[in-house]
Parts: sequence; structure tokens; C-alpha cells
Amino acid sequence: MSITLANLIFTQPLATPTQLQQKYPPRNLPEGAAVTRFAPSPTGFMHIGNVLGALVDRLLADQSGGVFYLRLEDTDKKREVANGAAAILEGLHALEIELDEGINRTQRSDGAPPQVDYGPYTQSQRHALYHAFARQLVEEGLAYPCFCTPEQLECMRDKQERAGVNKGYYGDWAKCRNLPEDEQLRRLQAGESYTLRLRSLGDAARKITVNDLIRGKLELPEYDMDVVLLKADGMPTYHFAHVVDDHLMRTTHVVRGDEWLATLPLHVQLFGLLRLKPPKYAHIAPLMKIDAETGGKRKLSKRKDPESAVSYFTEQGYPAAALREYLLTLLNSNFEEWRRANPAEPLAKFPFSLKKMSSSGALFDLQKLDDVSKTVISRMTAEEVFAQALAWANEHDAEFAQLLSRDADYATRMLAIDRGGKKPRKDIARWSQVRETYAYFYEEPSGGGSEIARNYAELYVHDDEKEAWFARIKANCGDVAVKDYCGAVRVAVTGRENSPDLWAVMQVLGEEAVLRRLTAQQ
RNA sequence: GGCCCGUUGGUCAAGCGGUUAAGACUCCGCCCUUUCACGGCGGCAACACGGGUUCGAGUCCCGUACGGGUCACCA
Repeated sequence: MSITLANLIFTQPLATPTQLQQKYPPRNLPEGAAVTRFAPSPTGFMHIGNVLGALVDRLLADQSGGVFYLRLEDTDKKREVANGAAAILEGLHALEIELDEGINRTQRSDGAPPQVDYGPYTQSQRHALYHAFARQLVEEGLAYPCFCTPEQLECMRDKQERAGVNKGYYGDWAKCRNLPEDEQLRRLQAGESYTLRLRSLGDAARKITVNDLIRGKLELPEYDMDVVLLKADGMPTYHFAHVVDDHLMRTTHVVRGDEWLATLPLHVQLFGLLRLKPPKYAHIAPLMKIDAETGGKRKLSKRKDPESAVSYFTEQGYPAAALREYLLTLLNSNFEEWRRANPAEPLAKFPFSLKKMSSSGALFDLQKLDDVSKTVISRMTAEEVFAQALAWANEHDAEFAQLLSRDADYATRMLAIDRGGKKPRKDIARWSQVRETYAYFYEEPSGGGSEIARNYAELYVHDDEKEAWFARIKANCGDVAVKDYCGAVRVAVTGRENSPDLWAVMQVLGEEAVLRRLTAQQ
């Protein structure tokens, strides 16, 4: 084998890009079907913004008869966490977002015939694929080895900072860009550490126009940096992996955070140099919050804001459906209107539109989430509420889980109070609130009965229907106003000044418990 | 700092050259009611600022301010 740049860099036999494109042909899907992907890195932390993107991916695939898959971006071994993949799957599960492909799945969830396997779906296993495309770039003179050390690069940036010029590896600053070939070969043969850099053809003075599905036409400067394509360990950088993977996996729509807008021209350039067709892009604005100290709006921060983690919401016990519904209201403001008109339709039926998304960041509003969640929970049956509350308690409140499961029938009857009608109660926004809301069903109020309560105990007939029950109170309250009389009974029975329908509460508690509470000593 | 993106009530947001500038959440009031919710009705409250273009500008253009992003062998 002759001694060439490409042969020294790529010592293993590789397929050609053309062969790979034949191996992973365009997907056999209906016209216009969107192939979307969720591509997080396994850092052990799932940001709520990440699942927001995944929701968009899911919706896009659903409404077009397409495919939504998961790809693990584990090219940075320094940041990788042991069970990072599990955390990602949990995050998707928290919103019940289903995958068609990826990691532990290779066929569509709707039972459609299996597609060609477009995996592996873990980037660290796709080494040879990246190298195949990288080799082509080297052979065409579009990529070169860079021997600069991290220290040298750091030093370069310092100088650039002082000189007041743009930082980065470009133009005259790109020391290794024009190394004589014999030097390149010599240093490669000597085993020096190197990265593979793009020989950029971009000129920052020129503009390209790209279309973003959310923002419309964008005019951005060409990318003129010689970015790293392959790191010293042979792993691809995000930019290069994005181009190779999304092409080979036949992604049609790339949905990602708008922090990628700045490097979009680079990605477009890379697709061009590889003679590949770029996907469509949709850049989502970040979720924001009000900073408690400054009062200003800022991006939801992983470090400062516990509610930026999906796990926060699962711990609080927000139902997956509530999370999805709330996020949809942020995505498309006409969603609430649609939901009111179609209370039972699955989300996939919602005419979701990327165009209707805001290009500036939405404030994450916990209060509104609670409101949405209350509505979602108020529409569930008592059995559903019981099952989900119990599932939550099993994970986060063992004592309460025991209480609930000790008498499932009792708990279900309790949860059924004021539920199911046209105007159901909306007491609960999260499963963590169930225990406190229904506490008096499990423990006697501490106050004890009052004079009125003891008086009422004597005339109480447990088998009274609601009408008769109320008539009996009215007939016996004497000088005391009905309102006050009922109030006293309520306090004795529940320990609170307010509760759901008193009669219904007493029916569930049972005659014995009611009488005991009415006659308890103070 | 360079480059890019954005800015309609407290919040999410309709609006696409002529509107009394929708709706939802929060808050307040009233009604319903055995309490509290729910529900119904009503209210407070907005086009960041300055210049243009135009008969007319939230809507188009240019500045300014503010916010966000990016400038890694992280994604």
C-alpha cells in the first residue's frame, strides 16, 4: 500500500461512502413522511428542553406516517455517565413518548413491517462509518491532520483575544492547514497525536441563506473555521457525526436547540462537500424562567434550576399526559383551543405546526402546568387515579403506598368523590399531593367533636340518601344556620373547614368512623 | 468583543398594513352552593424605545436598549 495521507490516517479497510449509501438506502415510506430523531448524550441528566424536542419529533413522525428513532451521542467519553442511556429512556417514559427505532428497538411500534436496520444507534459503534466519509474528504484534500496540542490552541486563543480578533482555527491562525505533505507524512509516521480538521472553503464575508422550519429564511455568514472532524481518539465531533449519521439514517427533519444555529452554516457546508442532501432543520428556542435574584428572564439552567430536570417532574408526580399537554401549549398556542374541542383525541391527531412555534424562548410556568395537570387528572376515572397514584407512591412514598393498597376499594371510592360528572373537582395536580388532600380518610382529625357534632350524631342515619340526609339536617339544626351547622359537622368529620361533598365523604368513611369522629372528645 | 437570533398584558400567546389588539393561566369581584373546589359572568392589565416608509404601522425599513445563543479535540 502506498504511503499517502489517507493510508496513514485510515489504517483499517473501509467501505466507500457509496457502498454505505447502498447499504442504508432511502427509507421505504410514504411521500412526505418525516424521519426524526432524538439524539441526546448520556450525561445522566435529562433536561426538560430535551424532551420538548423529542415531543416535536414524535408529533412530526406521527402526523406524516414517519419514523422517530433514538440515537445515543456518546462520543465524549469524559462526560459519559454509566447508566446515561437508562436516564434518557426514563425521561422519554416520563412523558410516555414512544420510539420506533433505536437502542433497544429496531422496528416500528405501530407494527408496520420492519425497515432496514439503520443502526447501530450508538455513535461509539459507528466508528467505521465516520471514517469512511472522513477518508473521502482527506483524499479530496478537504480535510487535513492537525498536530496542534490543546496547550497550543489555548495559547492561540489568548493571542487572538489580545489582538481583538475572532477566536478560532481559521485563515493564518490555522497552522497545520498548509503543512508540506512530507512533514504531514513524517509526523504521522512518527506517531504524533493529531486531529482531523476540515479545510473550510467558507468565507465569513459571504452569506448563505438557509431555511428553518420555525424561523423561515435565515441569512447567515459562511463558516470559515477549520473545525475538528475527528478527535485525537478517532471519535467524530458532533458536527461530523450529525452529517454522517443523519444522512445514513435517512433523517428528514432535524429538530434541535437553537444553540446550533451558529454552526448551521458549517453543517450545510459539510453536506455540500460530501455531496449529500441536507435534512430540513427546525431550531427550537430554549425554555426560560424568571431569575429569582435579578427578576430577569433566562434560560432554564441545569445547575441552578431543579425543574430543568425531567426527573423533578416524575418525583413531583406529574402524569405523563399532563406534561405532554402543557408542553404542547408552549409549542402551539392553539393547542388549548383544540383540546377543549377534542377532549378525548390522542395527541397525534392534533394538527401540530412547526410554523406556529415561537422563535423566542417560552417561560416555563409551573402554575400553568399545575392547572393543565389538574384538568388532566380531573378527567381520569377513580381507578386510573388510584393506579397512577399508587404507582407513584410505590416509587416515592412507601408508607402511603401501603396505606393505599391496604384497601384498594376504599381508596377508589374515596377518589371517586366529586369525580366523573360534568364539573369534576380539580384538587390534584401531582400525585405527591394525594396524601395530604385525602389525609382525613386515613387518620382521625385531632380536634374532636363539638356540641353540634354530638347533637348530630344522635340523629345521623347512615343509610340516608343525599336528599334525605340534607333534609334531616335542615329539620334539626334549630337556631343554628344550616351553613354553620354543616360547618361544625364538617370540622368534626374531616378536621377541615372545607372538603368535597360532605355526604359523599361520610358515605365512604362508613357509619362507624363517622359516629366516632362526631362524638370524639375534644 | 465579533457574528447570529429575538422583544404584544405578570405569564403563554393570536395578529401577517386599516381590529373596540382575541383567547388561556394568575389575581380581583359577582353568581351558583351545606364549606371548598368546579362551573358561569365580569374586571385589572400589553404592541421595549427612537427615527423613517406610507393616506394609514404591533405589522415594512434603519438605529438604540434589553434578553438569548455562539465563538472547545462538549454536545
